[in-house]
Amino acid sequence: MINLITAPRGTYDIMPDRALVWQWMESTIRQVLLSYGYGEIRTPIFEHTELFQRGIGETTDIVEKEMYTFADQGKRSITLRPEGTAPVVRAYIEHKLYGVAPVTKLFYLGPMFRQERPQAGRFRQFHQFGVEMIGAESPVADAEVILLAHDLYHQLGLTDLEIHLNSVGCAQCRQAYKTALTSTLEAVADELCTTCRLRLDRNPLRLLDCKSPSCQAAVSKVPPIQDYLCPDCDHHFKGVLALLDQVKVKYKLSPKLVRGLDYYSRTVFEIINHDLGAQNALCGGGRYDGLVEACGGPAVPGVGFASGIERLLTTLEQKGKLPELSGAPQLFVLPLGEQLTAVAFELATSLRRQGFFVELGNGTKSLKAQLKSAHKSGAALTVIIGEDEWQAQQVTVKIMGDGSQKRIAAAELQKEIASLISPLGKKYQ
RNA sequence: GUGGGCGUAGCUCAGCUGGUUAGAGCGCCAGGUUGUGGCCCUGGAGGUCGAGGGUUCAAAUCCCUUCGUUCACCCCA
Repeated sequence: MINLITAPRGTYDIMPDRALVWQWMESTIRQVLLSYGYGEIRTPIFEHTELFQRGIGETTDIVEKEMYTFADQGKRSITLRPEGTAPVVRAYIEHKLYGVAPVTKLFYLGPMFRQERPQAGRFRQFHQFGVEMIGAESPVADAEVILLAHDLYHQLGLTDLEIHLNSVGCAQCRQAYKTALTSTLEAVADELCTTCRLRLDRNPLRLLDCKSPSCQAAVSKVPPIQDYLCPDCDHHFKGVLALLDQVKVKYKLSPKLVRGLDYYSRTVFEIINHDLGAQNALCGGGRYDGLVEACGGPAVPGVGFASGIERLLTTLEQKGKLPELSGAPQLFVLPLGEQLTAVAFELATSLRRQGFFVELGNGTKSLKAQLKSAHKSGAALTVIIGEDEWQAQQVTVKIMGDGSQKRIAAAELQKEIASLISPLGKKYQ
């Protein structure tokens, strides 16, 4: 074995059994989001690099060190999408959706790419679904988006997750808070960790959720951001909380939750599963009132979230909420001897055209070996075509569950099968 | 990018302080039944012990390097 080529670091193959779970997951998500009035949008997997630089923010970790960026043959700088919001906003502007309706509700689902060191719950190619409600300013929109995430998880059977909430204010009040942070913390700059010292003038808000004890101690001297919210932002945030209270959804206020993307304003939130390991956020999102304008569109507000599908699957698995899914055929057609292979092939084809899921046995193998395959395949019924019965234009139908079987005329087979099972697929000619 | 754990059969793993042809369970294939699966029994195939180098009479075992993987930090879904 020389130079075995494996899937690149941080990527993985979804094998057939697992793909069943993904299909279920994706269709469940789509169904719920459609029922909440969101339309699916499928944007390209790659975009012009500038979109993310402008949209996510030059000083974010994603843009600084995590993007898969390359020059295409026309020397354009291209980046595999690291997140979904910026592309959706780009498409929203490009298709002038702001002129179609005051509020646009979109969702996406697909792979994202970030060049980080993999660990539990983190991959280089991972999958997210997310919703974006663009054009709505009211706290109702924030609450609705949070509720959507909450209800979707609930529908999947996840009822004990924590919602963490905060407001990071608008550009004005955030600036006031940043100034307060910087002036207080500069005095104790030597107590901060090296990255936080850099953050001090680059992105002081990020100091808040640093885990280093000394940084935590320093930060605790600064009053929470709530104290700096302007009246409008304060009112907005309280409005969101009141709506959540009204529908009796529990949340935790996390004054230190700031999130890493530059575009957030006012409401930010995360939904956490503590059993997930270090990367425990199932979804994260918030309001991004300045983003559409920053990307070259009109000054319309927006709110949304992104949810990690791998983490969702892990959580469902942990809590035993994944459904039992089977890719098993319904019927196993078993030719006894090579000379009957063509007959079996014809029968299998005809049954498939009626919508049955059919597996065909290998006629060169013994009955015993083929029955073993049939058993392993999970088929409910096995149709045995052997010399004896075929000479009399008969076949044997065996019910795998209890082992019972009977010989019937080949002409009666369709009727016999129909009396036992119904096709899982569609009939076609 | 930094730090720790782990790389032995398809899978999960044993293999003590270096010592003959490297093992188990499961899985796979075949047989026990000239045409009957699941349970049982018997047999078989399958490993250059991640790779490279070093120490030694002798290395899966000790040392170095490297690659992969995993967990954590940073950050995030």
